[in-house]
Amino acid sequence: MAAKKDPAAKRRPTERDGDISWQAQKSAMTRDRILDAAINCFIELGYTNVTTAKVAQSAGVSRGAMLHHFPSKTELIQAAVEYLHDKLLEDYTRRIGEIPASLTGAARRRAGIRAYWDYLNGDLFTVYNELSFASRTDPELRAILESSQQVFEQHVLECNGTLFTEWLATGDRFLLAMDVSRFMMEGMASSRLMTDREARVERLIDYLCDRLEEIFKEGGSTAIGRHSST
Amino acid sequence: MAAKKDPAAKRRPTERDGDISWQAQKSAMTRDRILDAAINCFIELGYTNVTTAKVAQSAGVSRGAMLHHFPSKTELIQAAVEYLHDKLLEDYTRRIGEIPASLTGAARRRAGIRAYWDYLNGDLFTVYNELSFASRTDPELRAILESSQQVFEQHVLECNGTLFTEWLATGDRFLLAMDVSRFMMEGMASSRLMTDREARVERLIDYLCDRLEEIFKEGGSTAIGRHSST
DNA sequence: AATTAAAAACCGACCTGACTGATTAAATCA
DNA sequence: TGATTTAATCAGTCAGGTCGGTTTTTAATT
Repeated sequence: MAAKKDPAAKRRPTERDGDISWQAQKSAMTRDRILDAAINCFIELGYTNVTTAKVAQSAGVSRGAMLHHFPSKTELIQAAVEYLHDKLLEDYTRRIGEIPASLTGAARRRAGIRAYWDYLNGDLFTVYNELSFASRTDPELRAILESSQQVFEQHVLECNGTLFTEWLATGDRFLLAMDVSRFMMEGMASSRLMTDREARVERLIDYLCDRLEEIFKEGGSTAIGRHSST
Repeated sequence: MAAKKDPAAKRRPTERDGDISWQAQKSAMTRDRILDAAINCFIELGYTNVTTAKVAQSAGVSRGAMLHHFPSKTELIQAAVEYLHDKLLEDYTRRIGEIPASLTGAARRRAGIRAYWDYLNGDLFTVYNELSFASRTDPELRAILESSQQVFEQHVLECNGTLFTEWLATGDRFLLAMDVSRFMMEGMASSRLMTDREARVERLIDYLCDRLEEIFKEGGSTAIGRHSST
């Protein structure tokens, strides 16, 4: 649970490691250790149950040491949320990037859907979702999230655009497909305590994939033309 | 904000009001006042920011009085969640019930989707959603919600069944349609801070309604048969 | 019907425990 | 040595829960 003292993280780096002083490196390391610990606490305890003491303990530093790096809890949370945001982007990009290039067409799209589903069920997204809910009654948190929200949405759009170039060209349909996929899967991911979850999810993913293929099949279904604003 | 003392709620009833003693009535009234106040606090402050003092103040009761009715915060929360559960059921049933009988066929189904959308955007569901998230790291809350979850799902199923009898007969397709609608709309409802929300929602609801009609059009699309397990 | 005692509902001061933020001393590195 | 990082401790705040006492309702008794 609490990685008390990770010796590897505390090893002494070379005297002159690229013009950065040993102190600065050490400082940056403990800073990252604290932020990692904060994310971990978010996962294990939930956002509202996180205290500065628990984060410090989990990071293996004293509260005083932490207060040196983050003078107040608010600043710690802010830094942790930005850190989480970066990790989320990286997580999503990595999952998409791991789709083998050999997959093409419908199989590739399906793999993308599956990757997104796995991403949604990961700890990082769970925490992010929790933060989103908490932000409803927490103006400070809301301000942080709103800015990162747009950056993230934009990044996902670009990420998907480079992956599915054949879809990007369809413009409006591309956005519809993204929205349908996103909300349906996010809805499923949020409902963690439904009965017979696995079977229903598999079935819905099948259904979703079929709909996506349908959307991009030009003139496929009579009902689709209506939803293209062009 | 805080309905300090609602005189109407404190009026003295007739001496013998249906074999229930005045004391019991008074007790039940303040109990309900407290529970209403608790729900209100959930809405205004968020689950995690609710304190017993705030609930008592909002209900216009002293802390001591509240402790008399609910000896601990846990018991208060339990009662409030059950109370919320009842109100949710009533809210949903009412919204569906308000659909004019003159509407039939696709128009009726569309009205049902719209009613569900309004329901999802109401305060009550927002609070329920928040509780669901909080329950991830709160075993007590989780236990309460898990039991009410099943009751609720079952009730919605029956409610929709009586409304859309022509769908119920289709068995498996009915469940698919319910899941697709539910998760897609819940996903949309959860994403409160997306850009250009209204337009995207309208479009997705249009799309969803078309898909539902398609699902129940026997042999409509080639892709649907796969998802019927019969 | 009036009196009175018991019970229920209600009130608010107090206690405990946890969390945050500040201050001081010690240890470590330049 | 001087400066920076870490450790330990303290005070202030606020939460939930306890407890003695007060008022209101009920029931028993005369």
